[in-house]
Amino acid sequence: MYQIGEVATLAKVSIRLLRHYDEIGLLAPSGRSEAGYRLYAHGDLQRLQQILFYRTLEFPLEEIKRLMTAPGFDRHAALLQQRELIRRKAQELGAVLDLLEHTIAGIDPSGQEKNTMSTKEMFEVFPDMKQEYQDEAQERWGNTDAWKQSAARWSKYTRADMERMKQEMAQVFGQLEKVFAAGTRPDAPAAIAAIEAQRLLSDKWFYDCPKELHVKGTEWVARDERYVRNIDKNCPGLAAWMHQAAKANLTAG
Amino acid sequence: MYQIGEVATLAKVSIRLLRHYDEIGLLAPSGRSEAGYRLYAHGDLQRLQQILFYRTLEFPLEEIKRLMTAPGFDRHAALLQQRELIRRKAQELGAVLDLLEHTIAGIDPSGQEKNTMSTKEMFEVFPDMKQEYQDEAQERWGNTDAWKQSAARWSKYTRADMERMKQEMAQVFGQLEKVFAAGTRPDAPAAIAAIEAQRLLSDKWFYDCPKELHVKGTEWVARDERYVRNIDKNCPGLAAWMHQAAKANLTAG
DNA sequence: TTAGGGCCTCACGCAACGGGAGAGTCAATC
DNA sequence: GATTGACTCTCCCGTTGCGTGAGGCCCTAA
Repeated sequence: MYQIGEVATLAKVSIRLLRHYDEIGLLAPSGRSEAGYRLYAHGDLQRLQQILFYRTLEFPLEEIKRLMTAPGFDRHAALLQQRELIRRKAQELGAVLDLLEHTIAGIDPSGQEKNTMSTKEMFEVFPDMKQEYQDEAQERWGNTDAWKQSAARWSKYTRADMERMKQEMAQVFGQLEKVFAAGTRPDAPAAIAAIEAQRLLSDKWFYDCPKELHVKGTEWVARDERYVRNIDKNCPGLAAWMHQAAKANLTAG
Repeated sequence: MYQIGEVATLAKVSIRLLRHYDEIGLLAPSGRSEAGYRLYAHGDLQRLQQILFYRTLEFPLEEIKRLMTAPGFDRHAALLQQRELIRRKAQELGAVLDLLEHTIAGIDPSGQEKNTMSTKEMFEVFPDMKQEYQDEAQERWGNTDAWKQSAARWSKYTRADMERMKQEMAQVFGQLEKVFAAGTRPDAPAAIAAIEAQRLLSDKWFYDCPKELHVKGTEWVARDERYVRNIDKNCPGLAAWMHQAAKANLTAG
């Protein structure tokens, strides 16, 4: 059991931060001394490490909390995902570097511009990732050989991961179909539970997907028609029902 | 002249951000339309680009403002420095990646830990190190005034950075020694190539160093006698030869 | 002339802490 | 046993960097 100060020096964060994380319920120390001192166990440190990884990726704390306290949270999968996201961030930095080089090349040391950059060029990298990814995805997925190209993004998962995903997906969708087939209304508790399970699973596997592929909240149905059609082919009407359920889930939460 | 919305889409930032930067006097548009619309000129876009580079580096806006409105502000130098800092950031990310790999390797896919990481290891990278490295630096540079002044600057390096630097330095100096030992004249192409490599590396690692420790261009020989003595201890005559080579490099370039 | 964008200025809100103030705790030392 | 100094606690206010309306003007196009 470590005191708060020890943890702070170990993890190179401030004591205030640790107290803050306790306050918001993100990282509650697993014990307290008689005097009320926070006492952190090894597991708490592991959790802190995870949190810091997420923070490096600029996830909002609230999101981190949601992810990590979700019933199906899988540390190994999370680490793989984080690795992938960090790789991508590194690439983005690389792009910024390229832009810098380009900019530097465009002026000489005296500060005079040799050849003016176009206004488009000037910002051709700053990663407002949201927009960028959406464009990229649109471009990517608008094409016929889209599936081929998608292989790249999936390549980060191992075969075992994929198996696990398929199984988990199958289970969740099986549950959804069952509830749907039973004629359950989309705002019934059973439906909401099922759709929430699906949402959690989506978050787990697709969190870093561009929105077009991203099944999240109520949005996805409108976004990815291919996905919707597939669902409806297997079970006509299910997609729309899921959409309703997701809405009900949102207003319920 | 661009309207605020155009600038926003170009630079992929929000309109609110632009207004905010105007409010705090960081980026005032160089004109207004009759109706009071903000009008941005090309120069404003350049300035915005710079600001965004700084923001990528997480400089506080107040600091960015201070830097950019300072009388001696040099765009070219700023870009070089930004490039260096971004490189460093990328390296830090690399260190995080290493830690992630290490962590992943320590557990198996089922989530069971194979071999527990030590608590120290667990955090051995998160933006970090001040203390550890300062000790090393103190040992190396002694308690000189120069060291005091440069302590802040060095505290920015991670331990991984230092490792990398040492390796790269060793390589470059190895090459220098080899060329020198072969009796090459300091104005020969091989010598110039070697000294240029050294200069580039210096720029990379010491760009924003105080001059006392700063190995740059031909300057360093006169500045840091300790450094020179060290070089000569390892390889008598090399320092002077490097000085010559650096001069030849300057006149050649 | 009316609708639909785009723009304006307040003005309040929020996340993620930083930084005290005031007070208890704990081990070592006088 | 009393004091000292380092460590901790709980409020609670402050700050940065915007997000997000509200309410209202500008401007073109139908």
